[in-house]
Amino acid sequence: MSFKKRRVKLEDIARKLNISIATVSRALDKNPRVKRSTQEKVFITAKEMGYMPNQIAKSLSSGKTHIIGVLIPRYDEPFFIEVCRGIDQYARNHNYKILISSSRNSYEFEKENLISFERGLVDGIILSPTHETENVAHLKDLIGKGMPMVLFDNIREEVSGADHVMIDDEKASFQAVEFLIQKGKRKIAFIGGIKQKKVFQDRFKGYIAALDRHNIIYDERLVLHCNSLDREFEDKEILSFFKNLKINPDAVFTCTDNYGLLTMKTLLKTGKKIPQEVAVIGFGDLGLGEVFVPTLTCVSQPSFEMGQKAAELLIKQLNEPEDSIHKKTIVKLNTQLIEREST
Amino acid sequence: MSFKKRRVKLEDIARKLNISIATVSRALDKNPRVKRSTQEKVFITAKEMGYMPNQIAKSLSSGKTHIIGVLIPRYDEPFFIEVCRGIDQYARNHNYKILISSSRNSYEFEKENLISFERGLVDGIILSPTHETENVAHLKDLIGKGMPMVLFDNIREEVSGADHVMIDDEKASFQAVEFLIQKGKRKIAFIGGIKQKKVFQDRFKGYIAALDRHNIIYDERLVLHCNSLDREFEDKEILSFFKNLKINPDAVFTCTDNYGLLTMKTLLKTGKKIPQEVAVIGFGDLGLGEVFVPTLTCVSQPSFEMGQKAAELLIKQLNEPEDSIHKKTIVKLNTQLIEREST
DNA sequence: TACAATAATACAAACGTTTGTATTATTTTT
DNA sequence: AAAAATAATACAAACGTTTGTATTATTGTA
Repeated sequence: MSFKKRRVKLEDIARKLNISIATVSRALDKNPRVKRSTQEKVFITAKEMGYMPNQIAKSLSSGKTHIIGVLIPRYDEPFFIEVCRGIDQYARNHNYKILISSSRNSYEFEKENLISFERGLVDGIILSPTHETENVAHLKDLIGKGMPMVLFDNIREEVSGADHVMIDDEKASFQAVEFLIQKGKRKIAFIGGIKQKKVFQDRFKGYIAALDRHNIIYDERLVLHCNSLDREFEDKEILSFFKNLKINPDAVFTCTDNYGLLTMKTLLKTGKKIPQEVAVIGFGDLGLGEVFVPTLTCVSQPSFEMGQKAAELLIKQLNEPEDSIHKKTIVKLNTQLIEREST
Repeated sequence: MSFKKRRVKLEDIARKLNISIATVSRALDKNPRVKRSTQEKVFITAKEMGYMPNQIAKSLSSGKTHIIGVLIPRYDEPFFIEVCRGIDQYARNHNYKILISSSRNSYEFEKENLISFERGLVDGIILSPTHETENVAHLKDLIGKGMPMVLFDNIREEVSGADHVMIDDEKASFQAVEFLIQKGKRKIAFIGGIKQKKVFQDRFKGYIAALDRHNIIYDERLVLHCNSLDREFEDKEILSFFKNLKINPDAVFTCTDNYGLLTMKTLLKTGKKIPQEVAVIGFGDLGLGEVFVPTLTCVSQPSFEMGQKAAELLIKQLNEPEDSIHKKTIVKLNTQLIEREST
């Protein structure tokens, strides 16, 4: 039943119409070099015969695949999916497809994936480095070979030749913490993520800066840097942090929405009233916060827009003439504090 | 700075070593036809010169891209992402990449995407039909042209020539509802999704069947089929359903975890005790249910495994000799009821 | 040492396009 | 009506591999 039918190719159309392959090719491109009437004949015959251009052959010939490689640290993080949606939307509208790979939080896998991208399947790369990625030599190397690249999210170090899309994590967290302070909170706990991640470092800096600015003494005991890469363990880490906490915080600033929810959950279990006794702020804003009771106030990160912007910058690079000198752009998108019931 | 450097190709290696391209190609393949010492020379030189095989050329020559096309109705549905993760894992381990596209819940976009897949970029397709997809002619057509295909999730109609991966939605929902009945519940509400989706139809059937079996009279007023395709509106639909509900249900069976959470949220707001006054069961089990207070009992759908299985079946098809008759397989994976605090 | 058998390599076509240049057909000009 | 200009098309190389067949080099055998 399923004999793979030989695909119709330009040659078949050419033979049928008794013209050359080149003319068929140009006719389908509506190239004015071919007579109007010939173009029409070709179109009709192509349709009749069910012609489908061979993308691979086109790519080999043109040197362009019209595929954007996207490399994210993990799939099961709504933030990355949202960014991918943004990339996809922009890319689709500009006739590109996206090929997503996950580096599974591993520097080795990141390199491995890049090597596979280097085999010519993608025209350019959008990448969020893993927390393990301390050295960006592999990125610079690839860029040096002429691979267009845009980085987003967890950028530890500027990579010359690549565009960057980010938010001002420090400022966003500063604002969130200051907001709590203005609400009269003084004992503000901080729940961060793995210390190696630049974004978490910056959010921590913002926390410290806000305390500083308002002359609140930093209390180490109120701080937790979650080490878990796995949802399952985050749960336990946060639970045990609050269980062992000797001080009663009157607010908690958390670096992800999920931390925020887990925090609220833990606090509610110990009978705390939110927000009267403890206020909570999360970070991200991907729908999770609205489901919970009480709803979670959080820093809204423009994930979708980050994706769109990244795609825009990459495609701009792809359209630059090859010998032009690429001027690196750094885009910082704005965050927004969304007030909900938890504060 | 970013002059695109000409890539090293087989020809360059061949010239340098004064041997033929064919020999270089075979040497890199470790083909025993080439002398051991030559192989070694080639490997060393290839490495020295920084050779990277051109995937596109390989694909054109071999007719295989080693890319699997994945078409899902939407990205912002954790279920589909989880399936994609499963596909990706299996595919990666078998040296395939995946190219994900979204049909954005539209039959037209589904067809459009398939056409673009037909251009030879993918070796096979894994697809979940949209709710709009009433007619599967486009699928049959593509299969008829020799495109290997595996369907999952929302399969309205068997498509000959494609493998199918699904769960027994009717049975799963039957069991969930029966579980509620056995807990002494009698006024069980049903919150479903868009009626056009096969999975929701089946879950509704299971609900009815369970009521029937236990001689509970079906009450239409207790049933809501959500029509929203957007998260934002689901919220309002469910809220207004319960607001206008004249009867007090003692349990609610919902067709997705999100519906389950929204239901709990709504009920809690009206002062109901969960599970004492109303029990709630969701469907899916993708982490959401565990965050909420109380945690949500739900039908656990093996999403990741569905993806793995789909990939396995597709890759099996890809490895079949082209002229062999493909025997269609239908895989039904098991669901499991996960008891949590909401029942 | 000649001859076959086998090992190692080279040649060339193929995959399905695109595109620069050469050729042929048509129209315009004189 | 012939030459020139232009329009339409054909030819062939290129993109970077793979792979069947032909060729050459190296063994082993008598």
